[in-house]
Amino acid sequence: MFGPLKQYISSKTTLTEADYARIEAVCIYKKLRKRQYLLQEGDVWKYNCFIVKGLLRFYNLDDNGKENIISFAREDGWTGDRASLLTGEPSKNNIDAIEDTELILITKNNFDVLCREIPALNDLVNAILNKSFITSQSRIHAAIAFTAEQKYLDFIQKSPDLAMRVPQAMIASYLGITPETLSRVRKESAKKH
Amino acid sequence: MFGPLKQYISSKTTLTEADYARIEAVCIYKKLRKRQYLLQEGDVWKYNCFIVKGLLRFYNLDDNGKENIISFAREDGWTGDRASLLTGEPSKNNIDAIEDTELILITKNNFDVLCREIPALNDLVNAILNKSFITSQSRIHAAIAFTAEQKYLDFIQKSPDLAMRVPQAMIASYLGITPETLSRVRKESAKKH
DNA sequence: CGATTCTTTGAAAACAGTCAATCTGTGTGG
DNA sequence: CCACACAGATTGACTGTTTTCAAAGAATCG
Repeated sequence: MFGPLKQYISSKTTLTEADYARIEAVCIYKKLRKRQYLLQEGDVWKYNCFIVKGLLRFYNLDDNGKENIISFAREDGWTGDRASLLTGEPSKNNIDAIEDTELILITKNNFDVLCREIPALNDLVNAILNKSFITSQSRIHAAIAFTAEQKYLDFIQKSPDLAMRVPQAMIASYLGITPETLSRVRKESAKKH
Repeated sequence: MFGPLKQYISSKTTLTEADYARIEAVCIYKKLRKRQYLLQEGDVWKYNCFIVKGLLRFYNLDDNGKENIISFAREDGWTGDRASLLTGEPSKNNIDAIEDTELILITKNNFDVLCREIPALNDLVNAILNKSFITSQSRIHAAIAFTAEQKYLDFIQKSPDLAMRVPQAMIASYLGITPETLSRVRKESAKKH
């Protein structure tokens, strides 16, 4: 089960076998069935989470019960609630599995120790965070500048794989439009090609 | 001129005087007049930028020349184009001064060396990046989940200082609505209180 | 299959955008 | 110091997009 994470890390940096052993020693394996929660509003999030296989969504619920999907995460990606992790406060968000999912959890404490012991791992984590930030800036741009159709076209261009795997209603939520609007937008843009 | 940065750092972590001297040695001071560019589309961004005094906006232009403001940055904050910094590609964004501004630039290369020499500085930078990411997630949430009025109320609640200093048309751009809509929203919400 | 969930469609209403005109405040040059 | 110009903000009428609500049509899963 550690294989995929090892492979992921080795594709980004070079560690010794001893380093890998240290990491493997603190890994917690977990399987989620479709629809199962990884994090529920009110829980405190304490992990770094690597996805071996599957697909998750990170979202919150507003007062009317509407789901607002902030991000998706799939195999070779990471997820978690950084706000709750940082502050130790209960999370205002939810994470659940869109598909059956396998993941590796490492507690914050263990992870911090690893990062101190293995500088290359620390650098890798910072690079990932940096990229996540850049991605989220581009998402902000799309959200404030694009029409419904532009948002959808931008999404399928940037994430064609997700466009295939994620139910439409969830894509709509991610884009900040209603499922009905997304359905109509798809119909229109199909007509054009 | 180094004072404000030193004070900022010392409020977040503890460094030796030698560390501060090392940092000061690579600082580049710069003043911008209102409306002056710090970064223009097409330039490659190579710095970390600390704002001593003033206010800047980070934005891009779409095909119709419409400005989309991704973020503001004020004294004791940081700005720059992380995408261009990471890839070395020309920036697709602009940064300019909303008020007369004083700032400190440190080139990426110098900054990377400092971070390697001063672990506490490296940790500080990661903490800042982490917080920026959390902030941008909350901005995504507002952008996809809120109405024009909710966006405005959320903004004045989270950034009352910016609400005072930033021209309304720029706030509108930041919120992803038109200046006219913002004006009407303000009128309505004034009526309610 | 049958039940449930997801998607599509239609019609009406709400919301935000556009365009043009007016108003306000600020700063500048005569 | 005044008059004027200019940029920013407001207002009104209109248009267009997106949402809402309700219903019907696919698709999926046990």
